[in-house]
Amino acid sequence: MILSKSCEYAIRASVFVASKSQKKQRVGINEVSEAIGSPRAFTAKILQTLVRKNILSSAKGPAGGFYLERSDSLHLIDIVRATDGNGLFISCVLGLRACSDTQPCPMHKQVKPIRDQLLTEFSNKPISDFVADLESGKYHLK
Amino acid sequence: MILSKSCEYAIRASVFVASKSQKKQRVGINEVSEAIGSPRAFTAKILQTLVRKNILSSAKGPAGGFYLERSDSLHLIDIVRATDGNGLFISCVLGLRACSDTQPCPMHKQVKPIRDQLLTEFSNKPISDFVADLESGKYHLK
DNA sequence: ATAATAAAGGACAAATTTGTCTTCTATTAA
DNA sequence: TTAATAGAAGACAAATTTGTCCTTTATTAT
Repeated sequence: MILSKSCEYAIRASVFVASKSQKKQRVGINEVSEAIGSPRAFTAKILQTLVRKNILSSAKGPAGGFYLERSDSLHLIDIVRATDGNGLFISCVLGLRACSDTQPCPMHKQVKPIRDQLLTEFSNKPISDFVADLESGKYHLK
Repeated sequence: MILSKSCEYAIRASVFVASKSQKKQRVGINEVSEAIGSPRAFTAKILQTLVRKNILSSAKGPAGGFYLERSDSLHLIDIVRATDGNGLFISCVLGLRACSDTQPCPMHKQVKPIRDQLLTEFSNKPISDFVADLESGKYHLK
């Protein structure tokens, strides 16, 4: 697994919220967890942190729910960083603290471009792309 | 983190054992954990599983310890597979079970070559390379 | 045979991740 | 202003990963 379970849920939930947001709709946590096939309460926690980190927005009360304001600027990398942090892109494969460009472990040279590529792909992937593919039925969220 | 802590320890321990094995020496668990800066008992468990999976060999009793027989054929990928399994190279980024080449998630096309590249680098990296770099002082195991 | 050595194995414990449940707070509408 | 709705927040629990400790088993040398 490249990403944590929390991060997978976070991405799928955000895509679903983004999709509904395009149609000016807010979605409740029940609808979200049902749509992406994830545990309801756990997903609520994850969305909570996404809201706290300004990835998503939410409103309480009737006609409330989750929605997306920054739908253009939001990219996959934002969600990954918010839930899993930056470790995937920087921490040494062997777990050596000293490892760096100037003091590389024996895998550093080989792994760095791969990680950079992953970072690039994640950075260049807008959530709107996920929404488009979802709505044209190219894949399902669970 | 790309690899689990167990896997990081497994790699570093194997490199240390391989290094000593080249000099026809066996090493005890104390020496190993001291050399790589890992918890002794936990490392013992990890080496146990590596022995069970025929990555390393071991001998009990005085003058016993861990050693490496297949030092030429052993590659990084073998240790990664033995401890973390194959998930890093196959499981969907979004955690979708349906995801595959024929039914790809929106990141599949982008991530696949990256994972394949990682697999290739891991597969083409013999442990003897780690040993060589270690002995020429290019890096340290903790 | 016996003692010493060192890995194997099992039970247990801490930490982290994943997941649940209940109560609190804010918002809306009647 | 009250009732209903829905997210926020906190305490708790299960599962997994990481880590410890103690006993057993195998080997070697005396």
